[in-house]
Amino acid sequence: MDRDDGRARRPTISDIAALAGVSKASVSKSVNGQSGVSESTRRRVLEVAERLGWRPSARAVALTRGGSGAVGFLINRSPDLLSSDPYFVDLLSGIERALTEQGYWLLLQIGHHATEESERAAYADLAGSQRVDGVFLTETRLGDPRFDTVRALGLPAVVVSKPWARTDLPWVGSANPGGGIEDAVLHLARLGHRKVAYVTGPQDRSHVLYRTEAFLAAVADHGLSVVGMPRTDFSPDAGARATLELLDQRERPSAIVYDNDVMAVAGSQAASGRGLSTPHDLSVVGHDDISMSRWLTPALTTVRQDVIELGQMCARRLLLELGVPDPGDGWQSLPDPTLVVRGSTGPAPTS
Amino acid sequence: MDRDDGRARRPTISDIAALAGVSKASVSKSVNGQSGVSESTRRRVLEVAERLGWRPSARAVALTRGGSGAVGFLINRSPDLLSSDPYFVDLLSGIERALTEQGYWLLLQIGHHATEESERAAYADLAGSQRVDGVFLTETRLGDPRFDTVRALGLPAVVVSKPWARTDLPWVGSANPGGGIEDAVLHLARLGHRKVAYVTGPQDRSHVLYRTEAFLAAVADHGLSVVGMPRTDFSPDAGARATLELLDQRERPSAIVYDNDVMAVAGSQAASGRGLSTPHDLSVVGHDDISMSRWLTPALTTVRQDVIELGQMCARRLLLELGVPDPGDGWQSLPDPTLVVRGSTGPAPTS
DNA sequence: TCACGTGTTCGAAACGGTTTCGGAGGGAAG
DNA sequence: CTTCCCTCCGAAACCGTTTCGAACACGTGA
Repeated sequence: MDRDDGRARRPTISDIAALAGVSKASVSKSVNGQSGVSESTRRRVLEVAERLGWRPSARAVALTRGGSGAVGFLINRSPDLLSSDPYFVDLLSGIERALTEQGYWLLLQIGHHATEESERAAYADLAGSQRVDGVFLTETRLGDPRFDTVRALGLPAVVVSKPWARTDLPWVGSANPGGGIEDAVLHLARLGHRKVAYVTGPQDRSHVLYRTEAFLAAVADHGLSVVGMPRTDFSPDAGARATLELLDQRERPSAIVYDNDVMAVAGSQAASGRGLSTPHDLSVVGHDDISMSRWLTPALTTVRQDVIELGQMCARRLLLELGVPDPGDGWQSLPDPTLVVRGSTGPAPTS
Repeated sequence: MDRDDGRARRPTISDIAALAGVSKASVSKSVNGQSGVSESTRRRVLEVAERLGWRPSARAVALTRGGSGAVGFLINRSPDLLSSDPYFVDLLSGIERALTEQGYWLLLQIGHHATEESERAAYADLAGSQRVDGVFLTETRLGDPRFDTVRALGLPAVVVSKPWARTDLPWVGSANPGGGIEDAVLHLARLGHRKVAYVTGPQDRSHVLYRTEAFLAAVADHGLSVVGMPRTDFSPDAGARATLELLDQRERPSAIVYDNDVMAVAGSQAASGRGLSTPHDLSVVGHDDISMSRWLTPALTTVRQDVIELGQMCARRLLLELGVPDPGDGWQSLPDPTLVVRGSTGPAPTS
């Protein structure tokens, strides 16, 4: 039988059952590898299914089994801040790899939630309509309302990277998220720098808090002084602006640590507009190690973290939460971020 | 009634019906805004639904209505080539924006399909299980098997960017995908360059074919000569290698056009290792205009295209295909890519 | 008063699977 | 030849919604 638009009607389990001369129950058991059917019956059923190109409708399966086979990932960022940052793409890649291995799918939303209420509504919609079995929570903030949201919804969730606020939700990430920053400060101290600055982001983000904490602690440890810690929105323009402000201060830093590579490059460029060259007059450290970093002139000293691995671990952790028997090995320990030393850092200028 | 794990059982339409003292049918009509219920009944139902926090299960709705409310996007690239390229993130952002407006969701898979068969299986799985109502086809190739795949599956699809091969599938993109390359060659010709090269990608990609065609046509138009057209995998390392090979030739180019910005930067860096500085000894043109481009030293001359807009248009086109009445205005014409002139191109060296 | 629309409501049948449970059949043990 | 057990299979219930057709109440015009 054909539909009016000419496309053939999809076969259903009943068609397969009829053609194979068995009941729907037997077909179901056959394709799901359950016991209760003889090997010959199973073969016959599978052969018919293959011939007709039939596979169970995910919709019907989701309805009966109470699981959609998909998890959700809601990104709350404006597009221009997304594309300059390799973080999300790498995270997605890692997540996907682990999910695909287990036959799960990823429901993605890139949102631009102006208000917390709108963000909450997005999660409520996703969970309430039972479209996904669980979600990732990324870029957690201080007093993040999503912790309560997912709990209220009874929605399994995994936090990506160590959250600053205490929560009973499982999280996956390196134990010391500020490790790379510590290394960076140590590196600068050894190069003889005494006055340093840190160009960072909104002060309610968990990762910003951890890195700031690490920066301040390391600075204190090595007897350096902080001459500025401007906040930006992570955009290169903001990075350049912050750099110029730092350089116009009475106490000018001889080295600046940035919260991402793009700001570091923009900052370095802005400094050269003031006649300060990197690394001779100003040392610069980035964060993320984007693929271009080693091809710049000078190549960028930066902090690297294996975000793809992070994504994989998070996905496995979430699958575990969903009751997948063995989502893959190891989601326990992620190595701390490490410093990659290249040409953008050098000895402090002798004033 | 609670489940054994302590989480409250989700209310169903029956619960709402019982509490509101009406039938399931009336509840359904009430929440879907259909006629056939009195205003007072509708209010009562909605009030109860609100109080219990109930919303229809997307699973059950998908089963009865025959539409999942989601579309699929399968990306076939290795992760390291993804994160250096802003293209997919921007495309995703645009797609999401248009989808979210209409209440549709995006199912994403980042695959690493070694074989065409594996790629075909991914689409078959997605369509066969009826998880999505339609898909995007991106990075189409010459003789792309996916055209046949989606037709055989009866899966609505929209091609992202003009395909090289003829197909009856709808596509969305600029009419002249090589427009930016034409401009670039013209720009170089005016600067006095005579020997140029083009570092590009696998020769079966539609966009590579269009750009190559545009490059060759423009070069012929302006009487330049092509001294090399190496193929790469789009990675910075490959870009650097290709550059060195070009520079080691007997006929050395004075300007090189690259198929993306990362290769352009790597190429420029590689050239400086040979003692050739940009733009004095070698002019360099990139493609994509990543956000860092204008912050480099020298800033990168490159080709820009509004990929976010492209994504939005593609999504609207697909929604139209799915029968969404008015997915949003304008998906007809996307402007051609344009050249952004910055510091990495200059007058040809006088030999 | 009766027949007749009109608008509201409800019960029941899909939708396409999974799962439970009881029965049929066959072989081995007594 | 029973009896028992085990395997294989199918009927039926169920998941949570939409939709279809019938029933019902009510006001209206003849």
